[in-house]
Parts: sequence; structure tokens; C-alpha cells
Amino acid sequence: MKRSIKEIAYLEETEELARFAKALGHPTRIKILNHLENQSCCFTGDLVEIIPLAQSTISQHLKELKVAGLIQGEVNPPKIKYCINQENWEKAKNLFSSFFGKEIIKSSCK
Amino acid sequence: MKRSIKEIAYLEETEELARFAKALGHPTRIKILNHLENQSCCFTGDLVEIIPLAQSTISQHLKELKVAGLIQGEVNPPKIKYCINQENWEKAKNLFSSFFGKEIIKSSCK
DNA sequence: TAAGTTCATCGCAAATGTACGATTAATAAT
DNA sequence: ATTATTAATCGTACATTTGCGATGAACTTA
Repeated sequence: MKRSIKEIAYLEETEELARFAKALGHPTRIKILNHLENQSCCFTGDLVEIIPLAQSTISQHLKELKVAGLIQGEVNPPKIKYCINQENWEKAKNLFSSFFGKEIIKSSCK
Repeated sequence: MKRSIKEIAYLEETEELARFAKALGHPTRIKILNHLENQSCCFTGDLVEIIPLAQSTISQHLKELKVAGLIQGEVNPPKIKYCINQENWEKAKNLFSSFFGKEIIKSSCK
């Protein structure tokens, strides 16, 4: 990115919503999250069986979701169990719903 | 992308949600949409005054939002008036809310 | 200790995204 | 016709994302 000097200052809320949205911006990650919503938790290996991508690629998508705060992993040797991060999930849900919830002024377009 | 031969088949719903999310995945675009929600419509020039980015860059973000279907532009010479695309906005809203609305099974993690 | 399992990380290639200035296109006003 | 205004598009540079195979780390089990 070449935002030159002027690093734009966005509202923290705006930045946060964009970060969550970006994490959701790939079908593989949506699929992973859908799976976690249904199955509560799962291991990387489970996903590798479901999604036809290399194990390393899936691991990378999981990392992005983890960095975004949407999931969390906990060691369960020799596996790692991933679950949705409830707290941030709520946060994301609220950000999206207030984003979409605003009343859009349809009139006065001239 | 090097998805080699096997183009992964995702559910249409999954693809669509990911597309919308991707379009929302940048703070500038969130800001543009917030502005459109509040002001109903606006011209490119309005945004250039609000957001400290080059006119060409903002035009590019507008294009992405348009391609994603979230906004629509209508000629209003010599300006172009952008508004939220109500139909797709509803669609996106519904996709996100059913995505986040699912009951997450918290138990049975073992 | 050695081998096996599970998953993250590294290194690479190719595609996409973000930003800019310069140019072009379309229309309005003189 | 010329000029001004508005906004899209082009060309470029650099960063990030996505994907893969190979390797490494951590822990179990034999």
C-alpha cells in the first residue's frame, strides 16, 4: 500500500468492521465458519477432509480467522481444536447488524 | 490464484456472502457506504472532499462497490449520483444476519 | 530412542488489491 | 468552437493474498 504520508484516520468502529469483513471475504473461510457454527468445534484435519485444498492452505485460512479474532484454537495433543470466539463473534455480529440496520434515506435524491 | 484444476464448488450462498464481505473489507468502502446510508446519495466529488485519497482511488473503490452490487450510479450530468442498491443491500443484510444468526453449539467440545 | 501423527511455518509463484498521477470522455457553459 | 467541470480509465509501482509442496515443531506411542 502506498498511502504515502497521510495514514488515513478512520473511526475505530470502521476499521474493526472492515477487518471482520475482510476475514469473511473468502468462500473457504465462510465454509470453515459455517462448519464451526454447526459442529461447535473441529480439528484442522476435519476441514482438510471437507475442503479440497492443501493442508497448508487451510492452516493459513485458519490463521487469518484466528488473527481476525473470529476463532480460537486450543491444544488438544496431538490435535488442535478450533472453536468460534464467542466474544468477538458477538462483536462482529453487532457491528454488522448496526451497519445494515441503519435506516437508509431513500428520498431526497436529486 | 493457483487452484490448479479443481475449481472448488462452494454453495452459491457461500460465494455470495464472501463477495459481499470482500467488498466491505476495506475501511474506505465502509466509510463510503456509511456516508450513503446517511446522505442517501452523493457524488464522487463529495467523497473526494471527505476522504483524503486521490480522486482516481476513490473512483476505483466506487467501482468495486458497484461491481459487488452494493451501490448504483446514475448519470446526472456532469456529475454521477451514487446511491445504495436497495435490492442487493437487502440481500446482503439477509445473508449476514442468517450467517450470524445461527445458534452456535457451545457444548460438546471435547 | 525411534517412528508416527498432527498441524504450523517457510519459500516460492502467480494473482489481486491499493494507491498515485496522467489522460480521456462526456457534458455544460461561454 | 473553446473552455471548464466531473469522473472514469490507463499505466505503473508496490503490497497483500492465495495456493502449493517441503520442512519443522510438538507431542504420542511403540
